Amino acid sequence: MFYITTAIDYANGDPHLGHALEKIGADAIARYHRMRGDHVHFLIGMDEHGQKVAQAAAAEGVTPQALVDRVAARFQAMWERLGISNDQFIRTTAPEHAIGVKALIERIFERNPDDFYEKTYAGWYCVGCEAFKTDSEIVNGQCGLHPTRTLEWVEEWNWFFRLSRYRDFLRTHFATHPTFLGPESRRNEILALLDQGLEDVSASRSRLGWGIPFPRATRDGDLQTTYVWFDALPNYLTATGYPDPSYSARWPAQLHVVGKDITRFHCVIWPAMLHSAGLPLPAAVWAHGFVTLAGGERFSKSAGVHVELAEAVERYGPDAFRYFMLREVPFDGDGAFSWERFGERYTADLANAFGNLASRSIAMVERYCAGVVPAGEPNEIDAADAADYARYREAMDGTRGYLLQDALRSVWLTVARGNEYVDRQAPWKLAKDPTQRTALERVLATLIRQLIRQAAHLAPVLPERAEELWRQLGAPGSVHAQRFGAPLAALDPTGWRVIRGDSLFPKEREPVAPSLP
RNA sequence: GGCAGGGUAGCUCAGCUGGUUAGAGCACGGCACUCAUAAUGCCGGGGUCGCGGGUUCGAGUCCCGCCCCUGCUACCA
Repeated sequence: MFYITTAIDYANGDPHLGHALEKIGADAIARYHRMRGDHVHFLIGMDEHGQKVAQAAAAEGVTPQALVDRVAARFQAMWERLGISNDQFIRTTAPEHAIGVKALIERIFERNPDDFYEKTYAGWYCVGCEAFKTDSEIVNGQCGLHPTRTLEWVEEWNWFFRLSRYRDFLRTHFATHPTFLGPESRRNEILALLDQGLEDVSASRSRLGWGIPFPRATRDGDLQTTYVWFDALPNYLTATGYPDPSYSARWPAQLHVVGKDITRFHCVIWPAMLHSAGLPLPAAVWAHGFVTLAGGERFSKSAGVHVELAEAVERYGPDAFRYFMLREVPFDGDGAFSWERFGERYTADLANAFGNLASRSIAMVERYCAGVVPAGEPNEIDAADAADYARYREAMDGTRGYLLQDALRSVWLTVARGNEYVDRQAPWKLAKDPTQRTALERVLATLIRQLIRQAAHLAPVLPERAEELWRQLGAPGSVHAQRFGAPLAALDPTGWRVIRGDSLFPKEREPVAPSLP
């Protein structure tokens, strides 16, 4: 079981490039594992509680539930358009989630009763935001969002979780599980944090209305609302059906794909919660970077900055967008989005290099072999490609980190090899000489074998276009049903009937006027 | 402020434990070819390797100082 998750998105706006990057990256990993033969369960979803949602709903004059229903529908529509292959979509407002959260908290109360205790939480409270503010949110002693209001020093009686107790456990876990968190830079940051020591965190809030009731009243009889850590993070667990015993069939998760800004929550608070409850920890957390703009403005989950995601997706289609995001934004760091770059990548990589290689190869099989793929034995081209695919594999399976951009780079090395091979062999010349018939067939068979592998290895990133190429190659079944390794290596296209179709990545269409640099 | 990581061709970056004329892709220029989405292949122009010292026969690659950028430095999801 390969259980992979993305962070759940906060329901206070429309999906943007940052949301999309994370889903696309995780989707590629999930699809890759399916094609390895793993039993994959891919979870994404929404975080729908909290003050900001409640306020946004109030501002619109709708109920919070109505608001999040609408937002969730928009997100789901976008993920569908992008070909995200999630098996499940969890929403924290779902009744089953509340049941799971309550069960998790109760389990901690039972196993480690000392881990929950009551204490006063104190901080600067902004009446306008109806929320506590951190130092970074306070500008000149005022709330950045409500500069005219005065911040009040407010204290409230809350449930706390004894996170501090888990420092040594976490340090040991990081030491004994070197691949628990990647990339390396994020791991080092968390190790530094653990060296500093940990403070306990709030588990409930009294002034928060929109959320899951904390299962136990405080000593003065106050039934509070579960604070974010114990509401949002457990979604990965509650999605398995927890506390139904069947949850153990899926838990623990193999991989949490999250943004670098929430690494700490996933690598410190979440593991501590699980350990306190006596539940196994996820195998790994991968913290990806952000999509930036030329000006350096960044997209994070709730930064509120928007590029027209829909426009970017429709410019060259969902698959091209998926490719651009994963190729241009290194999955272990930040990368910039620009229309110019997008255009260059589309033309150079997708249309000219890959699309055209497919086009010219299929056209020659049709022209010189009546559309039937001739026989041919694997040769030095296959061997060279195999070395590139070995690197592809390492990038996709996380062996040295989920460097998806390197996986794509590797595939494109095989594409370049194919184009070079065609020019060197010049099949159009061989075709003019009947005595060169065997050589011609060998060349064309080699090209088709290359395309088979390219289609398969690109299927996780270009699910729809790879399938279309598969169809044009006259290959049986679906490209997504292929299995990496021996089965793919043994696949012989001899006798397939190619079906020349439209260009995989057409260039003629005139781009819409860009709205961004 | 502290800790960490960076500043290499127009752009994005590779350059391992110091060693012949500093590399790749894209972009740009020329040539070749015609199967192909005027695509592809080949060749080429282009870099004070952030700045200043130092060690060394020799430094992008080590040491010191400085400048600049980014991340982290916990209760916003």
